Amino acid sequence: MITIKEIAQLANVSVATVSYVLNNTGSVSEETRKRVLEIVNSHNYRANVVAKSLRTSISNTVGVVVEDITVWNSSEIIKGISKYVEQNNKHLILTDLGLLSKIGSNFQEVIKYREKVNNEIKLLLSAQVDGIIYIGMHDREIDNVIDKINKPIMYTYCYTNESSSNYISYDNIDISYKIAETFIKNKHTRIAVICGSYDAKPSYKRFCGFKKALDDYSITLDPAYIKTANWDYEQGYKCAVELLEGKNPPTAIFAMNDLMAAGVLKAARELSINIPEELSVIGFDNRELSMFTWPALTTVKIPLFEMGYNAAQGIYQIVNRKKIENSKHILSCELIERDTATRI
Amino acid sequence: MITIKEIAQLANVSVATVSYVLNNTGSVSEETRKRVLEIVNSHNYRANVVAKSLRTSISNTVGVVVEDITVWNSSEIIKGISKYVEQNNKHLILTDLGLLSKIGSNFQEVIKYREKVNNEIKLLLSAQVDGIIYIGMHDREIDNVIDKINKPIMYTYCYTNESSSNYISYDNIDISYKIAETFIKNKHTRIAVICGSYDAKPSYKRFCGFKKALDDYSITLDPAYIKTANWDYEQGYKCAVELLEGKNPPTAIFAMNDLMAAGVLKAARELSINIPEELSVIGFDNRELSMFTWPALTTVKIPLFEMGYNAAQGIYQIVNRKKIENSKHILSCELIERDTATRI
DNA sequence: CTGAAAGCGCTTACAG
DNA sequence: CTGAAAGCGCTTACAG
Repeated sequence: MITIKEIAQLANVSVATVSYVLNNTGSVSEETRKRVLEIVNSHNYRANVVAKSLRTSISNTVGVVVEDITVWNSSEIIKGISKYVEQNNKHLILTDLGLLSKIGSNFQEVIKYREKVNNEIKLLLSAQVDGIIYIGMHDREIDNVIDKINKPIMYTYCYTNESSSNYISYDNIDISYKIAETFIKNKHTRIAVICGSYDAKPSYKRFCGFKKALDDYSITLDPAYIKTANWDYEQGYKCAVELLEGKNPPTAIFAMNDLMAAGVLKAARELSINIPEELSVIGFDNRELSMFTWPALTTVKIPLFEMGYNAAQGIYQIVNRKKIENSKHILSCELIERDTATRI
Repeated sequence: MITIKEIAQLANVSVATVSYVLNNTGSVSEETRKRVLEIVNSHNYRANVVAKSLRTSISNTVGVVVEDITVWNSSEIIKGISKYVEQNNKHLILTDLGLLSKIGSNFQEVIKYREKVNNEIKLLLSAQVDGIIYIGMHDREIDNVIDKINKPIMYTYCYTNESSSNYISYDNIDISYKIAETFIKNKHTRIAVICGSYDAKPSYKRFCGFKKALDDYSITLDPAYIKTANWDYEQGYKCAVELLEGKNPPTAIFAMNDLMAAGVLKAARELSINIPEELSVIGFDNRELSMFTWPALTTVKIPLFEMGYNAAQGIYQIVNRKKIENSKHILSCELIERDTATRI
């Protein structure tokens, strides 16, 4: 790798001058600028970003801490960060906490890994990152996990209640309202819901949005139509069987994620209930599998890419002082209509 | 962030001495070592890796270039790299080429992005990475895409024929042999295959392994039982319909990926053919969707994690000169038996 | 056993 | 418009 010093010698100027033309700073005569640029290009010179970063103490790299990269939502969020980073000539340094195999879906247990998490963040900090993006594997609070640091930190697919913190989240309430509304507009009145874990915030929020629509349209929600499952396929299946074998089975089910929705489809298949003619089903997440269920699942797309992109953008807004106040953004979801829900 | 200089002052020694105890190099009296370490710990000191990297010209970070991070195989490979990196106190800097939206599955078109690819690699090089891991989105040759560089580069989920190159791949042939053998041992004789793109190496290799088993067991392969599709769901479906509506339909189908296998399941469902009683199906890839098809798909697990781990390990074997010769490794796949293939 | 000093490749006041 | 020099935070011969 050729250095700035060598370029300077070849161009018969000082390293300062080379630096000036490279960074478009200082004033350099057109003539020497041209000469330097020629040498730079012909030798394919690239500044050593390590040296640059040491000198300027801005590294142009963002540190990404992902709770588990194999969880379905992570890739698309990282893609969003990547896009921003690429467009703005930054770098991305990634740390995978690998929490899935450690705590499964007992999300509150992250606290057990507090030390590890903070250690990884310190490692990132020692690499002089400009800021940190923390990607949760489940949308929930993670207050008091990460120690205060003097670089901006942006949470996504999780959030904190700490007033000084920044996050990019998505809107559970509006879209859940819309799901119920979609059922209602298609003349359904016996509408059931299979919730995720009772203590999960997304569960709570989705229920609130859903319920609000029923209220607004004066449809009563029979308590027997409310099931609480645990986000997984088997439980979705079990709840659906209970629902569908009841004496007044629903004609529409909102399953709060695609896995449980797939369980509902399985139950319907076994009970010979036709979808969507006899039963409408809407899931949540738009995971890959939702395209390959039978019938293809109507579901909700979470703006993962945008969340990642905005998170990276937020970091640099703070770094560049373009924005003093904290960033707390909530992005909208989109209903993906496929074949499991009737349409007007 | 506290620096080595401040630690030195606090401990009343020179920075050299602090450096010696930090790196366990040089000889330091037990007494001063203890004193230094105490200060280091109480102040939570961490070496600035940027400065360290500039000085030693070894950055302890590996550059990962992934053709597209949202492609199903990427995450697990990155997880493998991550694991190695974490265990060995290295960093991982990631670049997503985002090729999926640019070239779809016209893989040969990577060549159009030659400049972009090399540019990203130069960017990584300017960040002083110790080596580069290139993750393909499809297992194929990518000769002549990446310019020669003076750092080790390791290909995975793709490979090159350049003699000087290193790659970690997986074994298509053995596992395909095993698939055919599984069918045969379960008394199938009318065995069909739905191949991927004709010009894809994995297609070719999987076919070879498959055919070898039929030959070894003296089962003739009716040319009508060989279908060529294009890796996708719709084509898998179409080929299966042709196969199953033919006058001598197969009782077993090897679909060369899970998407096409899902298409086969769809065809069977529509034609009221029971699986696995009347038709056995085996896919390939063990993608998430394979757990949620109906019935759950018997398929092949590719050792993605291990590929990533070995790739990272390979980089540092080369860096540390523990290994002079080139690394070309081929890892084994595993048959995941679920519910679409009969068992003895 | 310990420290002064050079140097990694840059940037940036400052002087001319 | 141009350059000499200091300095970012480390490591590492070298001298004592």
